Formats: sequence, structure tokens, C-alpha cells
Amino acid sequence: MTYDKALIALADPTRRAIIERIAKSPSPVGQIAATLPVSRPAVSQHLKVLSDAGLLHVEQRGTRRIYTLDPKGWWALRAYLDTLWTDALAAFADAANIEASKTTDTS
Amino acid sequence: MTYDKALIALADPTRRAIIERIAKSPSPVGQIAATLPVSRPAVSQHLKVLSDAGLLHVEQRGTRRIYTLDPKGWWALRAYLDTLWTDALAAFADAANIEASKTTDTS
DNA sequence: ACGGAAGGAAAGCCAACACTTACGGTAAGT
DNA sequence: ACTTACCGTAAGTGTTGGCTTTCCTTCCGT
Repeated sequence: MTYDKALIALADPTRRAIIERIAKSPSPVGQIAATLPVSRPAVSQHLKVLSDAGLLHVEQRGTRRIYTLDPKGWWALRAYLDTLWTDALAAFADAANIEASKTTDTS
Repeated sequence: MTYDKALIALADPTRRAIIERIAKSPSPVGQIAATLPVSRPAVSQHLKVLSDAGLLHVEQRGTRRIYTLDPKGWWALRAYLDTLWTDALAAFADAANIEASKTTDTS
């Protein structure tokens, strides 16, 4: 149900860079921002979007906030993509059947 | 390599509506636009974005252009998501190992 | 050959959004 | 207690992008 937010979140290249960084090693905000060409508040805003999409999980550790990947958003995304694809396959099979019945009719 | 375009393409709700419609049954532009609250040129623009992302395949049929799902974009998308997730799992395993070695050292 | 349908292309407008600077708030160290 | 580090929030700005209207090209039918 939240795959739409996940898609919007992953559409931005900066957010993808952030999430790829976190996937390889969960990190606090400052370290993430240090490796990116944008300011730290910008990273904070992106992290909020990613968290709201169910893609990230936060763990408060003193004044640091460690961000980690959250499987929730991924499952929603993969489920959506799989649904689309199975629908397409079914439609393709239907079209093939219709075509087959046409040739069967003319024979 | 084109998963970024696919993500940008799927971020828009109108484009998702278009692609869900096509997944269930491949259709020409006019029929798609008829079921949507936007104009036909808008649908054309969206179809261009989706095609450039490798998500759609066009088949010229007289003056009609039948749009169908193209697996290329999907494979790129799923591959990207899987990469992210396996990276996250590896990072998680690393963290667990570090934690385990810590407790082993103290014992 | 001609009229009409189907759809892509160009130009313009407006809202959404990514980014910045500035501020406030909380937790650790001395 | 005071300072410093870490981070989220607010307000303002510029650009991107989605939509519309208009126009043009291409193809089928008669």
C-alpha cells in the first residue's frame, strides 16, 4: 500500500545515493552527508522521505541516529512489480489464445 | 543501467495508472486517455517517458500505436532492488560478526 | 484524390520539490 | 553547569516536470 511512496522516494538520485550508502553500511547522518555533495539538512530531509516510505529504520544512539535498511518497503515494491508483471503475462496469454482461436475458427 | 529512468517513470501516479492499464490489456493511446482524467497529449508524453525507460514496447498498427509491457525495464529494476537488499544483508552479517567478535574478546 | 481519425511535437503555465541558510533542542564530555 | 557535537525543523528560493492548447504529420476509407 506504500509502494507509491517508495517509488517516489527512489526516483531521486541523491536519495538513491543515500540508500546505497546505507545498504553497504548503516551510518549516522553526518557521515552520510560528508560523502555527498549536498548539505547535511538536505540529507536529513531525504532520510525523512525514505523513512516515511518504509525503506529505512532509525536507531537512536546517544546523539547519533543510525539509519538502516527496512525490508518493509522492499517487500511492497517487489510485490507491486510482480503483480504488474503477472498481469502482463496473463494479458499476453489471453492475446495468444484469442489469436489461436481465430486461426482455429478459419480452419 | 536504466533502472534510474524506470524509477523516475514509475514515480508518477498517472504513469502508474497508464502502465497498470497496459499490463492488463495492451491498448492504443486514445483508449488509454479515454479512461484517464488527463488529455491525450499528456498520455503521449507519459508513454514517451515510459518507453525511454525500457518499460514499454510500441507496435505500429496502421495509424494506431499499440503499447505493450517490455520486460527489459523490469529486469533492470528487480536487479537493482536485489542488489540493494543483498548489500544490506551482507552489511547486517558483518555487523553481527563484529558484535560476536567483541563478546568473544571480552570472554 | 480527399476528408477524417489517430497520435506525436512545440510552447507556455503553474505547482511540486530539492537545496540552502538559520535556528532550536538534546545528549555526551569536562 | 558549560561547552561542543549531532541532528531535526522552518522559511525562502530556483528549477524541474506535468498538464494544457495548438499545430502538424501520417494513414485508412470512400
